[in-house]
Amino acid sequence: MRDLEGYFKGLSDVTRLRIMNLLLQGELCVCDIQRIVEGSQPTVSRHLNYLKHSGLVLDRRDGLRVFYRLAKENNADLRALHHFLRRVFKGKGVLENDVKELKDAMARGACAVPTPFRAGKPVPSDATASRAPLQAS
Amino acid sequence: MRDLEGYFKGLSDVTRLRIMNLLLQGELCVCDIQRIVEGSQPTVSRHLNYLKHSGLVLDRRDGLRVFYRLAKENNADLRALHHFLRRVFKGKGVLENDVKELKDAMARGACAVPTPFRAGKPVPSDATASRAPLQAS
DNA sequence: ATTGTATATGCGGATAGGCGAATAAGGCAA
DNA sequence: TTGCCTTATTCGCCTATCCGCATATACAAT
Repeated sequence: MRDLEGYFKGLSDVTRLRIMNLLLQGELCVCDIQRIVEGSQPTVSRHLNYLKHSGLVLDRRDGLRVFYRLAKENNADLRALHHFLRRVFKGKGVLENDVKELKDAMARGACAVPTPFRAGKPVPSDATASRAPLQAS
Repeated sequence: MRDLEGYFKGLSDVTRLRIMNLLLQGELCVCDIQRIVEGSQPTVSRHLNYLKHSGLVLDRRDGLRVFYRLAKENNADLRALHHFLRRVFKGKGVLENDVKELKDAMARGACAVPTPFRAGKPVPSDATASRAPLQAS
């Protein structure tokens, strides 16, 4: 009940909706999210913090990076919510474009980790160029 | 997208969630809603107005009373939302108790109109005692 | 320790939301 | 008209969000 209210507050912002849409694709690091939603770094960080305190996402640190993922573990409401979000996010131009940009970034070597997150380093194949995570090789 | 943000803002309050839960049962007049959520009359009115401007509910006046109902007409997102709400509202003590109180009130002759709202007077069988809509006969 | 990168937090101002108290407005009935 | 009932709106106050800017923290590498 209070949980629900919190979830909805968390979703009451376009930027956070875009972030949730991205996280439905899998775990992502802050820098990749920021690059796609094009907000200032503090703004994105605060939105992520808001989502975290709403109980919608979880985070973990790996070295310099912090990775965010949906908090779906053993919670029926959250699973229903994800199902609903996947449904209503369909056909929303901005959101679908964000996913497209994300896929492009991943293909070019973003620092994100594929869906069922693996424990290792988040850096892709050619790990030497670690300065700008999204630079093409 | 903006619509979605508005829907979620509309749902970001416990009182409004309770109202939405009641309206899932069918069209209701303000006085019945107020009696159940136990807020002040201005507070309930403002929440209803907020829901209306979020695009979540519609209203119509019938004499002294104003009736509110869910705005589901030809909108796929709203239909998905209602489905989701029905799902997550299940098992929430406060909400289920509200519905119980609503059904009791209807049985005692509330001013509400059954689900697919009929056009006639909202007053139940014994229309003479119209002072306090929820008084038992 | 120092430097550099990634992320978080503090502060200030602007805007929005929430509630109580009082008042206004819409509508029926005598 | 007057009076009454139901609902909406205004006002004032307080709290919560949102953002930009600056600064702090966490970590890695040298």
